[in-house]
Order: sequence, then C-alpha cells, then structure tokens
Amino acid sequence: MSSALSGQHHSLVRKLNGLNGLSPADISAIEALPIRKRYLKAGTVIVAEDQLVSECCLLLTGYACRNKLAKDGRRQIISFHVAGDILDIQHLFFERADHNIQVMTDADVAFIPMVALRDLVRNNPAVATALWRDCLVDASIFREWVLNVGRRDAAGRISHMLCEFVERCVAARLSETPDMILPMTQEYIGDATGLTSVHVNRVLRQLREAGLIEGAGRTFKIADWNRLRQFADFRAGYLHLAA
Amino acid sequence: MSSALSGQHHSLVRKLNGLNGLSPADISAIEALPIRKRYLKAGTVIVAEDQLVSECCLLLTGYACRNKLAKDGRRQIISFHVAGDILDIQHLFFERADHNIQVMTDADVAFIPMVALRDLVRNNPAVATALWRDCLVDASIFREWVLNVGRRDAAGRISHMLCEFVERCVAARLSETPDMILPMTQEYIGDATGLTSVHVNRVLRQLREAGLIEGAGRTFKIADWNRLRQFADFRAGYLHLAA
DNA sequence: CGTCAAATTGACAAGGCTCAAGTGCCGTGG
DNA sequence: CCACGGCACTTGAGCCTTGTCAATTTGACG
Repeated sequence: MSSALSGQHHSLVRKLNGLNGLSPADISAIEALPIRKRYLKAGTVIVAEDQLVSECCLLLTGYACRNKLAKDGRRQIISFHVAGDILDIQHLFFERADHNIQVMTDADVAFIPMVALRDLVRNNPAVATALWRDCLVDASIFREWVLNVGRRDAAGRISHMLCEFVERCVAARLSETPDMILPMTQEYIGDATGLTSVHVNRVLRQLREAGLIEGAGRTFKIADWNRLRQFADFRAGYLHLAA
Repeated sequence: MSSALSGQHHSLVRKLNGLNGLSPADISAIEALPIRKRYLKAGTVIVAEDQLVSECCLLLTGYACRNKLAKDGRRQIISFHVAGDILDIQHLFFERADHNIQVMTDADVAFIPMVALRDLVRNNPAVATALWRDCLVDASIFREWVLNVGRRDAAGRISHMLCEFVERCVAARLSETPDMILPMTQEYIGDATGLTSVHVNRVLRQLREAGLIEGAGRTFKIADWNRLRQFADFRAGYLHLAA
C-alpha cells in the first residue's frame, strides 16, 4: 500500500532535475517520499472541485486533464498532462481544490502526502525551486490557453493545442518524433478549445484535407509538423522548456 | 533614482504578510530591497513579450494588465492588476517574457532587481512561501479565465470578469464596497473576454437595462452586487483570499 | 453478434463579428 | 473661454462562424 519512490518513479526525479539541478541529497529525499500508487480507469475523477486535498497526485503513466464546469454543466479543460507530470502541487498551499482532475486514459497515479512534500520543500531548497518553477510553467501554459480560446478561430485553436500537446510529449520523452497517435477524443478536444465536438469534427476534416493531420476517427496524428506549427502560429517559448 | 522601500511600499509587506505570515526580519529584508520608481502614462508597455527581463515590477498605484497578441494582432488580456500587485514574479526563474505587461491608467510602478529578489527568497523562506503562494493564486485566476472565455456567453463572461475585478479591489482595500467606478474601457473589457468592443457595448446595455450595472460610458459601476454575482455564477473560492 | 461510445454528416438557428456612420466627452491649444 | 481634435462610446444592417438538433455510421470489445 505504501512504499518508497523507486524504479519507474525516476520520472519525478528526472522532471525536477530538469527544472532545477538536484544534489544527491535532494534525489535521496525525493526517493524517500512515502507514496501510494493506484491504477485508475479512463475517466476517473481524481480530485473534485471544492474538495479538501491532503495528497499530491503524480501521473506515472497515461494522460490526464484538469477541468472546471460552468453553471450549465459544460466542461472546460484547463490543461492536459502526460506521464511524469505533477497534477496538483498547488495544494501545497491551498487546502481546497478549485478545479477537477481527471484521467483521460487508464493511468497509474502516485499519491504523496502533502505534509511530506512540505517537509521536503522546507529542507531541500533546490527541490522547492524546481517545484516552484514547475508552477510557473503551468501558469504560462494557462496564459497561452486564455489567448488560444479567446482570440483564435476554431482551426487555430485546435491546431495550436495539438502542437503544444505533441511538443510536451516529445519533451517528456514519450515520443521521439511528433508523429505519435493522439490520445484524445473529439469531445476532449472541444472541451479544451471551447468548441463543440460536432464542430471539432468538421475542423479536423479540414485539417486532414489540408494535409496537416492524418488518420480518421480515434487514431489520428500529425502529418506535417512544420506546416502545422506554422499554421497554428505555435512558438514554444511559453513552455519554458529546459535546453 | 534608487532608494529603500518605505512609506507607501507597505503594500508589498502587507500583501506578502497576508499570503504568509512574516517575521520582523522578513519585513526588514523586504524594506531593504533596492528599488527604482517610475510614473508611467496610461497605455505604457512595461514589459514586452520575448524581452529579457532583469527586474520585477510592482504596481504601486493605478491599474495594469497582462496580455498576449495573436498572429493577426488581436490582443487577449490575461489578467488585470491593481495597486499592490506583483506583476511579473515569474522572471525570478524565466529570463525571457512570454507576455506583455501594460498599465491601463497612469500608474506608479516600482522596479526591483531580480538578483535582489533571488537573494531575498534564498534567505527568507517565509517570503519565498508568500511569493510562491502568490504565483499559485495567479495561476488559479488564469484557470478561471480559461473557463470564462471558453464556456460562458458574452453576458456571463463580462459579468464574471467584473465580479472578479471588484472582489479583488475590495480585497486590496482599494474600495470599501463593490460600488467603485470601474477603470476599464469597453475595448479592455472585450480584450479580456475574447469579444469585440462593439459587442461589449451591446451587452453592457443589456446588463444596465437589467439593473445589474449603472452609469453609461466611461463611468460605470456595479448597481446590484448580489444579483450580479448570482447572474455571473461568481464564486470567489478560486481567488484563495486569506480569511 | 450485440452493445455502446465515439465519430460523422446534414439542416437550420443564433450569437457574435464586420463594416460603417454617427455621437459625446474631455483635454489641449489658440 | 471657446473651438478643435481625438478617443471612446453607440447604434444599425448584414454576414459568418459556430452551435443545436437529429439521424446514422463506425469501430472496439465483450
């Protein structure tokens, strides 16, 4: 039920080390974190808005998203997450969740008690810096999403979102090249871009006819990375990826 | 040209103290920060996207916003800021700006060298926590804006944005009650909500006819705070205001 | 082979945009 | 003190992107 971080959990060490160089002591401290692992079915809500939260979720495999609901029940996805991502470090300081966290696919998730993370942060400044930096990258991505949803048309929104997703997957070493099969349904794409799934379907067809993406239905991927980037006006600076 | 923080700059101490209790030593360290003050005319761009940044801006008086531009030049406002707000603490870790910062009104702005802030943060963990928490509040607001722009109609977007703005002004002690005159033009409202200023004008008229706001043109304010909150589905939890 | 979720497509409606023409307010300069 | 200029506001007409509703098809999986 509870074990130390090890093996596959190098993902957290690797991620934080990429954000801010860690010492061997930092790495040991991370690996000593108490952890609870669970395998979750696609669609499971890990954290619900307004809920009191005392653990931090770490995505080990699969894909997840964060979302909020409008009064009429419509869902807005706020961000996508891939294996290795920290899903809710904000609960280091907030006791109550302001949004939902949900896995998009079957996924392995690790839960770490916030009290342990608070100790870690207090005793390991380099880890604190890495986590803080991760929060700032998240915030930068949220800003880009406000622009995306607020000021781009449907084709621009969808293509930009796909570019970001693929770029982040490549950065996370989940794929060597941008030609990976994309894991989201058209409903997820719509909820992420502020569109309906019906309209997403129409726009994806246009993108396919333009040769920017390929493959129909549930297995589609990027066909021409460079042209899609250009079409989407995708400039990756806001991701603040380490060199 | 350069002086210690004092007098009116209690705003920073007050803000950080509200985010995380500070010791007298923390307060002294903040007050000893080197600072450069400037008075800027309405519309001045303080920081431009892609620019290298070595100072942190602090808003002393007036109002400011952060924004990004789409390929076609359309502007999307990402957040509004009021006196006392820290405008770009993210440059503690990012050397290059990923968005623009602009004053909406004539404003007094303080510039603090990032190197001094990095020292402050290294030596004063409670200050670091306060600043980190501030970043997390910012991020939470960005998330709400993604929802606002993505899943609410024009009237919902505008009224929700107004509620947030007023709530934050009250929290910052800029107004006792929510009946303050709002400082933004219809173009700013449109750029913040992903609408055109023409449509903002029409929706404001509807809100006025519904008795939710009052006053035409450049001097309008909230007429019925409780009904507006309800209409906007405004729940302030995401602002994570200290009790 | 049956079932169910997701994708697909068409017809129609509507919310918001564009273009265009004013109006009103306020600071500035004569 | 008044006239002028500029910016923001206001309003209308028509269009267009996207949403809504509904029916059908496809594909995965038990």
